[in-house]
Amino acid sequence: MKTSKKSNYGVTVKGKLFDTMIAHYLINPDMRHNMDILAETYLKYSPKSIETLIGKKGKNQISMRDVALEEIKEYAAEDADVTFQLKEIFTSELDKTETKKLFDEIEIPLVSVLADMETEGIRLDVEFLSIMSKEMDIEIKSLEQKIYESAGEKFNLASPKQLGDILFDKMKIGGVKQKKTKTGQYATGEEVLTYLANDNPIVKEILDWRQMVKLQSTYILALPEQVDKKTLRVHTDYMQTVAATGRLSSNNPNLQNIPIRTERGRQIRKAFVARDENHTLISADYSQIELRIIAALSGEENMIKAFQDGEDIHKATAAKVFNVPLDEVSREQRSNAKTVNFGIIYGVSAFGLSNQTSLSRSESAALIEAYYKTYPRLKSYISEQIEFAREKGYVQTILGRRRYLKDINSANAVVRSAAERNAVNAPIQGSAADVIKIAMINIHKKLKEENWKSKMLLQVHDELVFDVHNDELEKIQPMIKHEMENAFIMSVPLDVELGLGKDWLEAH
DNA sequence: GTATTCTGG
DNA sequence: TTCTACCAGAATACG
Repeated sequence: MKTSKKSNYGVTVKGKLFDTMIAHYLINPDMRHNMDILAETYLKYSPKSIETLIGKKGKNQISMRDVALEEIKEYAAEDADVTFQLKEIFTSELDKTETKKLFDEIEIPLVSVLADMETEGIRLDVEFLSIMSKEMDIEIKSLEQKIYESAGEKFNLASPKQLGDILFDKMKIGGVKQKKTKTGQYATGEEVLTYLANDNPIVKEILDWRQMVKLQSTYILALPEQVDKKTLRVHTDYMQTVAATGRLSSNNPNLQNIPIRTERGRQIRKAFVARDENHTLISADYSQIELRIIAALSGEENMIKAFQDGEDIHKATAAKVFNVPLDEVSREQRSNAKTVNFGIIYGVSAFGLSNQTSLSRSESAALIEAYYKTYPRLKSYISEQIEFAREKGYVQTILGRRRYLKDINSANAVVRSAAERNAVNAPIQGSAADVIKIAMINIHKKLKEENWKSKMLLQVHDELVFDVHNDELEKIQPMIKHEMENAFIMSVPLDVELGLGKDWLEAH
C-alpha cells in the first residue's frame, strides 16, 4: 500500500475502487506494476515522468505541492487518462484469467484493511531499546578487541572481503581449499563459518559479532528512528503487489522479520507493546498452515488423518517414515522428518536435504523415498502440478491466483528445475496467503461493524497481531480463532494458536 | 547499483 | 556431472 485509503487530511475515499497495480499484479504477478511500465507495455505510450516535475529521488526532490499548477495540469490529466485506459484493458484481462472474483472480493477489500492497520501502527518501547543498545555496544566492543587480537591486526570486520583474507590467507583456518563466492572472494557466510567454528575460537566470536551488529543496526537503532512523531508509534507500509506468490511484504520498517529464533534476538520483541495499560497484545498463529494445505490439495489420506487426529505432524511423519511406534520417535528422527516436511513445500532434493541435516546424500535419498512411500499422493500431486504448469504455462492457488512459469519447458535443466519447484511451492505459499487475507477481511469487518475497541495491527504471513482492550479480552479470542480457522474450509482442519501479553514476545 | 550477509515466514 | 531448496527487506561494503 503506497497510498492509504484515509489520508492524513481527513479525506476518506468512498465508492467502488479499481487499482491498476493490483489488477496487473493478479494478471501477471512476476512483472512490474508501476504505471509508466504498464503504459509502455499495454498502450505503447511513455507518460511524462513524475521526475520531470519533482526531480530525481533524493534530498533535492521537491513536493508535488510546490510545483506550479500549470505544470501539474498536463501531468495529472495524462495520469488520469492513462489509468482509465489501463483499467479498460485490465478489466477484460481479469475476466480472461478468471481472477475477477479474487480482485473484487479479496484484494480490493484488503486495501482498506491494510490502510487501517498502517494508520493504527504499533507502540514501541524506545526506552527499552535504548538500554538494550548500550549493553549491546559494550559486548560488541569487547568482541572486537578479542577478534583483532587473535587476528594480529585491526581490519574492517564488516567487510566480508577483508575478513575472508584474514581468516583464510593469513590465518589459514580450515586448510587450503576454501569456498569462494561467484565474484572470486572467500565466502564467509553463516553456513561456512559455522562449519569452521571448531577450528579456531575467532570463528565463533565473528559469528557472535555479526549477530549483534545485525541486531543493533537493523533493529535496535533503526526502529526508534521510525517512530512517528505525531502518533509515537511505528507504522509499517504493507506492499500488496510485490511478492509473486500473493503474500504481502512489509517495509519502512519491515515488521515481518523481527527476530525470534535466537535468545538475544527475540528480546527485541519486548519492545513491541500494547498501546497502554488498558490493552493487551494478542498474537494468533496458524499452525502448520502450508503443510495442511498441501495435504488437502494432494488428498494425501495419511497426512490428512494425522491432522484430523490433532497429531504432532513431524512426529507422526517420523513414526511412519522410520516405521517406529509414535512414542519411540527419537529427537533426531522427528527433526529429520520435519526437515523433509518443509523440504516438500520447497521442492526437496537429496542434495538440499543432506545440506539441511546431518545425513549423507544417499541417506537423504533413502529418506525421501521412504517419505513418498508413506505419503504416496504427495508424490503424484507434485508431478501433477508440474504437468499442469507445462500444459497451461501457469499454476494457481485455491482462489485461482495465478503464477506464470515461463521456464517450465526450458531446455536448461537448472532453469527448468527452478520453475518446477515454483510450480509446487507457489500454490502452497499462495493459498496460505489467500486464507489469511480472507480472515483479515472478515475480522476487520466484524471489528468495524460491531464497534469493537480492539484493533488488528500486524500480519506476518501466518500470524495476526491485535491490540486488544482489556474489557474485550475474553470475548475477542474465540472470535479471532473462529474467523481464522474457518476462513476457508478444506478437508484438513485449520488450527490457530493464540497467545497474549503486554509485549509481542510474551504474546507469541 | 551490485554483492554479501542475515533477519523472518 | 553439477550443485538447488520457496518468498521477502535492510544494512553494509565496494566499485
